[in-house]
Amino acid sequence: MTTIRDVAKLAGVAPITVSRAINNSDYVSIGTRVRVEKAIDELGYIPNELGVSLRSKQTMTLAVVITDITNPFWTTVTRGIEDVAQANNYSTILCNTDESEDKQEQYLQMLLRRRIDGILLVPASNNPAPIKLIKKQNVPVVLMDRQVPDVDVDVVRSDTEEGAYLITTHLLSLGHQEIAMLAGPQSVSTSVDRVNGYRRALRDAGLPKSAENIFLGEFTQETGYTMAELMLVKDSSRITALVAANNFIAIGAMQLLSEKKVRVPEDVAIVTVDDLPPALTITPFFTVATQSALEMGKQATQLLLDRVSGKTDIPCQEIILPVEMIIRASSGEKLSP
Amino acid sequence: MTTIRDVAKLAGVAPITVSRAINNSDYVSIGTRVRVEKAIDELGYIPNELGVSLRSKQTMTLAVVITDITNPFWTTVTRGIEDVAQANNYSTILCNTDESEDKQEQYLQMLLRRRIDGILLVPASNNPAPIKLIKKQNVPVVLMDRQVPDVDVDVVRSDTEEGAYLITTHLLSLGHQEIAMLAGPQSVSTSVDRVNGYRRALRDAGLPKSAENIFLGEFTQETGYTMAELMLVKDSSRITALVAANNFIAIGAMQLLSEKKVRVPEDVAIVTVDDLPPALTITPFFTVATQSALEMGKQATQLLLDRVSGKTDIPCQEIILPVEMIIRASSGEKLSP
DNA sequence: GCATATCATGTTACGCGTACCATAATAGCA
DNA sequence: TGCTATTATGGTACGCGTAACATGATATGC
Repeated sequence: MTTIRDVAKLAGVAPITVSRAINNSDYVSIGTRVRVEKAIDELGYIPNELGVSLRSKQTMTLAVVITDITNPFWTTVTRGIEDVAQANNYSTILCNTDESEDKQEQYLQMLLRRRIDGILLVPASNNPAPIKLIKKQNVPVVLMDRQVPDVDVDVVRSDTEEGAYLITTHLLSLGHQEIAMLAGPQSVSTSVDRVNGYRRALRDAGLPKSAENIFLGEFTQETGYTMAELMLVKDSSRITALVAANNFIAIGAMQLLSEKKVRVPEDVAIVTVDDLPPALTITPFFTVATQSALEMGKQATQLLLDRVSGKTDIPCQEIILPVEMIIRASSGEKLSP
Repeated sequence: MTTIRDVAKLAGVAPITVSRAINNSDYVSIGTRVRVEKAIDELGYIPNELGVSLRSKQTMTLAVVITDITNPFWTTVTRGIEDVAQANNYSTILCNTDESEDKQEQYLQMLLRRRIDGILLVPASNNPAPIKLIKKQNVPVVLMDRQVPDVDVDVVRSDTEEGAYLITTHLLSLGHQEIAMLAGPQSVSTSVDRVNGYRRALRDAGLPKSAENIFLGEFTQETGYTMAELMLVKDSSRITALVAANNFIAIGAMQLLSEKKVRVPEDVAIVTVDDLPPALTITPFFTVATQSALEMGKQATQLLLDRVSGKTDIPCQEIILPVEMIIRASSGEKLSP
């Protein structure tokens, strides 16, 4: 592999002169510049960023740590991140934790060793230790989507409690009284928030606490399926609608209902938080509370870049993005009284 | 940021001794080891990989350059890559080119500057120049999914020509005579292969060349929609089935047909290459020729790691993975004669 | 004609971890 | 007892690009 010294030798100049020619960082005569460029071409020289980073103490790289790369929601967030990062000459490293704390820990260690300039993190759990570790190393970090207790840190998230509230209220307004909630893990703040939004909606509708029907699972199609199964067994005669805590849970539940010949929305109405992107759905079907994934990625990255470029004095922020309800077929018509 | 020298000073030893204690690379007495570990803990020392990489001339990083991060097919390939890479202590950098040659060029430059150890590339076009550039830098590269002419390089791909042949033949066996092909860009080998498979099937069925109905677009839902629209305009009365070159095209076509009240499969049957993952579909509907995305990722990574670890003498390989046809509702029943 | 600004290039050293070589103490063995 | 092997630790230099400082040449200003 050729180095800047090889180029310098061939061009008959000092290495620093080559460096200046490449980076336009100082005066270089036209003649020298031409000779240097010729030498670079001839040798196929590509500068070694490792040397640059070691010296400059910055890698121009942001890390993106998400929990599920197969969920279109996260890939869209990633797009937003990439757009803003690229526009600011930063590259991104994408890491997928599969909601595993162990994997997250491993990735964070790796990222800190590589001296990435900042981290966009979707925490796999509500354990503050990993975030404290990052902060101890003075590496800027912005959480996305989920809060974590006991740590002062920037967060960009959606008003997911409100989202769950909106779609639950929508079901109530259609006349449903027995509404199940198929939730995600309770170690994740968004899941807790969505349960809370569901609860608040029931409370505001004057329903007693006993009206709550909450099932706890993961943010996956598999547990969506299982929870729907449990739901049918437990309260087959009564439940007329369900709130899914995310898109995968909704799909899993839908699969089970379809297998059991339970009609949606005639027998059981479904609403969910998180939409599916148009490229993956033939006809949008679910009534959803959508969040702008792209916007989440963009805002989080902008905030992170502010921190990276030294704005460490301003206190930690919590940016809460609005949600929007889109009413579609899955929630059905108004029930006859 | 603390360095190995800080740790050494605190532990009262030489930096190299700390290095040895960390890496277990040489003799270190128990007493010293304990003191070093205490110092590391106290200072929260995390080794700087940049120094290590600069010295060892390897970054333990593989680059993954894919063309569409929102397509589940590629995220699944990425999973396979990550599995194998991780098992071999390699990290991955994921780059998304959006099928753009420019973006690809930019990413490759960045990756080469970072001295990543190898590249898994889904080429955005059939231009051999970028691959030649990589090879000139002696960086191992394995192409995935797509071939590129005029360059000697390892490739792992599916037998996609056969896939298109199988599903087209399936349509023919159901009695269809007028079958359209909604293809991808002709600058991509898989797209060409799929058209060829379609053609071979028609030929083998004894149909004349005039029976071919080929529409060229992109691998996107948008152009799938547009091509289906063109198809209806052009041959509304005759075409009874269509072959989509990938899953997104199939979805786009399906959307158009559904809007135009054209029933699938009763009026027009649809088959496609590339399945959608179960987590994203409520009921699998499309008859497909599937390839194992996970397997593609794994095999490509294994091959790349072989090259990275010095197996450069064996000639370039082309690994062709088998495809499998899964018959579902979208292709419909046998036509009455 | 001399001081100062501008232009052009070079030397040295640094960032951080470790390969290589050197040193020294102890242990094992003939 | 003398000699080699094992254990333990350190010094120096290197990988690669560039910051900081230095030097010299030419141009500008008075």
